This record gives sequence, structure tokens and C-alpha cells, in this order.
Amino acid sequence: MPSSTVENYLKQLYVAQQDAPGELVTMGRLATIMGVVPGTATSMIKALADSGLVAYEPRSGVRLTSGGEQLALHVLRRHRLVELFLVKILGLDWSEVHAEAEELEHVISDKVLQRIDECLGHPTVDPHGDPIPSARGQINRPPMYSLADCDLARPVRIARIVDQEPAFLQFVNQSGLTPGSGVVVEKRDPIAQAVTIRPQRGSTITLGSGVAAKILVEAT
Amino acid sequence: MPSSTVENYLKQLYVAQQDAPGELVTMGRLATIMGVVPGTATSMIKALADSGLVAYEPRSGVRLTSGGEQLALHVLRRHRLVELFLVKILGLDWSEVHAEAEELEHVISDKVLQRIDECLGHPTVDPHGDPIPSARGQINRPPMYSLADCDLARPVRIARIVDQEPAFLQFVNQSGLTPGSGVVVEKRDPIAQAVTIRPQRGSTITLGSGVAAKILVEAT
DNA sequence: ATCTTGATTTTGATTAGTCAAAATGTATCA
DNA sequence: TGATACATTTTGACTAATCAAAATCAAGAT
Repeated sequence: MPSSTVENYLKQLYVAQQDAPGELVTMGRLATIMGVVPGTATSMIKALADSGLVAYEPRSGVRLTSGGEQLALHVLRRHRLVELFLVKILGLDWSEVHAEAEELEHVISDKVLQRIDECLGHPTVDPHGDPIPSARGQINRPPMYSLADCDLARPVRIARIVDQEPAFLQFVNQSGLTPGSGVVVEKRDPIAQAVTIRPQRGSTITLGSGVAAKILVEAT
Repeated sequence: MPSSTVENYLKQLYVAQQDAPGELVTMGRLATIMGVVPGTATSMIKALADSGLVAYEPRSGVRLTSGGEQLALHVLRRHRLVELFLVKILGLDWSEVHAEAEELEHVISDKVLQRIDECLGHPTVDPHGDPIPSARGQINRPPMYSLADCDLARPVRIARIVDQEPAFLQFVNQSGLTPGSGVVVEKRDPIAQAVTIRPQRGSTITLGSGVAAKILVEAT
């Protein structure tokens, strides 16, 4: 059984790899993500490499092996199913479940996970719209546009929020931009780095383009 | 935040103290319960004593302080609410939830615990009949007789099973002796150390007195 | 009063995960 | 081609929790 620490390194490596597909994750980046000093990341990665979970290339970076990826996906599955469970069954708030799941993901047994999955009807996305890997580690990641790059004037549906900060999620909530809700991008001003949108319900809002890029949409 | 290890020591000290009220728990006993060598128990207890969670008397034993007891009760509350939750909401089997709760009890936040508690309607006993401490650390422990010492021929109700072994609990299940079910003790043979009982539904069974002592009952 | 026995405590080592700070590489810029 | 800047790795130290084995203590038996 991998420790919680190992599970966290693998999980974070997985999501870091998604951001820059094909590239190695540098030690500096990994250390920042994990909140440790770079030397700690180096020694941890060497241990993970010895267990065959990552491929480590000294002085250039690290990448998950397929074994490491399977484990990472399993952790991610637990995390996301737990999040949805906390929202749907226990009625916790959208914005706070990430932190809770961060702990629970390491102690949920396969049996409990299976019950949770059944109880939720084998869902495919969590409350933030993040895809839930299948029990066999399959994950489907349909290409998506964000409010920063989708078509103008065409109605779209919010599909995913790529930020787990409670404060940010609360803002998203109050602006009527939760996954599932409809919205139209009215205009973009590249100089002002601003995106003006009209939610289906709620008044017109202008977002900075950094924020707009964290809100993914799909065609209605 | 106390570590899982600390929480486990406190929890086990609490239950060990219940078995022999007023007495100190010896290092040997504690070591056996925790599955560590005696020296480990000694050094752990010294650390707990430094944090004010236990009162340690070298070479004679240890007892929880009131602070340590509050913490232990909090852990026990989480453990037992989680057990009931797993049975009632997720439909897990009676006999297997102890092991699951053993892990979950250390990572359930106050907020989640509160939702679980509400969701179950503020229950007072877990699936094995063990009392659930209140949020303020109150616990009511009504005096109880067991099948080994209650009145003969008087109908009683099974209230609590004092053993968490899955195999034992499955036996209890199959014998129709789950908490809530009715039973009559027909006779006891002190020489054979045997107790013969007739469950309300199910056929007459004879138990060894050690086993009978682990099944607590209350008047119907 | 001394011996023996068995529990308890102490000592020294180990593992996982971490940090601080020194040492080393690498890449870029002049 | 250096020199410099910055990332990376190494080294040494620390904490929590543990074990093995030696040392110590307390009590009862002789």
C-alpha cells in the first residue's frame, strides 16, 4: 500500500502532466505544487523511481510510468467520487468539498468506493466538472474551450471549473456560472484582457482573461 | 492536531479503562492492545504525558486525564457514527464496518461528522450496540447484564455485542442474535461452562460462557 | 536477607518524510 | 570562451513511531 504522501505525489504529477502534455515535470515545479523544498522533491522522486512508479531523468525532470499513472488515476477517482458524494448525499457545499476529499481519498477502501459509485449512479464528472476515471483507470477528456477562447455570441454550457479555491468557487457560484448553467460570451477586449459574458440567469459580468480561462464550456 | 497514532492510543486507553474502572492500565496490557513491543508503549506514553493527555505513573501504569478522555470520546464518536453510516446509508455489512471505521475515524472533519449525525437522526448506539458519545463528549453507559449472568427464563433483548471480529459477528448474525432481537436464557451449566439460549426466531443454541459474556442484553 | 522471575524502562538503530544549506550542473549572455 | 545566474542535487540533521535487546526494578519465594 502506498502511503498518503506517495499517493499525493503521483496525483499531483498526473495533473501537472495534463497541463503540459508530453513534457517532463521539473523538480522545481513539483516542489512548488507539493509545498516542499526542491531537495525533498528530488529525494522523493528517486524513491518513486526505485519503485517503478515514475521515470526520472536527473536534472531534467520526471514523468509517470504507466504503473504510476494507474495509481494516480485511482487516487483521482477516489477524490472525485468522494467530492460528489459529499455534495449529493451529505449536502456539503460545492466550494468546500475539495479540502475534505483531500484527506478522505487516502482511506476509502475499494468496497466503500464501489458503494459510493453505485449510490451516485456511476457518475462521470465531479461537482466541479472534473472527469471521474473509471474503476479500470479510463478517463475521457473531451477537448474543451474556455470562456477565454470559445466562439462569441454562441450559447454554451459551463462544463468545468479548473480551480479548487473555495473563495473562487463561491464567486463562480454567486455569478451563476456553476457547471450546467448556460452562458453567452458577448465580447472580448484583448488589450484590457477582459471577457464580457451574459449568464442565462444573472446579470452581465466582465471577467479578467485569466479567470475566463479557468471556466471551461461545451456547445449547447 | 493529534496524529492518528495518538488518537489510537487514547481510544484504546479509554476502552481498556472501561474494562477495569479505576485501575491504571499497565504498559504490558497497552502494548498488547496496540500490537507494539512494551518499550514502544512506554515511550509513547511518556510523550502523551508531556502533552497532558495522560497521567503516567512509572512502573505501575497510566490513566487518561480529562483532556485525554475528551479526545478519546471524540474519536469514539467519529468511529461509531461512521460505522452506523456505513451500514445504514451505504449498505455495508455489519461485520465489516469496524475495520473501515478504524481508518475513517481519523480524517472525518467536524463538518462532515455533523452531517452524518443529522443524516442518521442523532443516533445513540452504533450497529454493535456500542453507545455513541455526544458532540460534547457525554456518553451514557447503562448497566447491562450479559447472557452469562442475566436472569434465567426471562425474555430479554440483545443490546450490544462486545467483540468486533468479523467472524464472530457473522456467527452472531446467523444465530439470530443481532442487537434488537429477543432471546431467553434457558439454562446454565457452570461445570460445562455452557449457556443454552432460545432466540425469538431461530433454534435453541448452546454457547460457551466466554461467548455468552460478550453478548449484552436489556430487559424487554 | 538474598535470589529469581517477570514486567518495565532504557538505549541504540531504523524508516519515512522533511528542511537548511552547501555543492554541483547547465545554460545563457557578453 | 568565460562568467554568471539559477535550477538541481547532495549532505547532514531532525521528528515520529517503531523494534531488538540490554539494563533495571519490584515482589514473592527461599
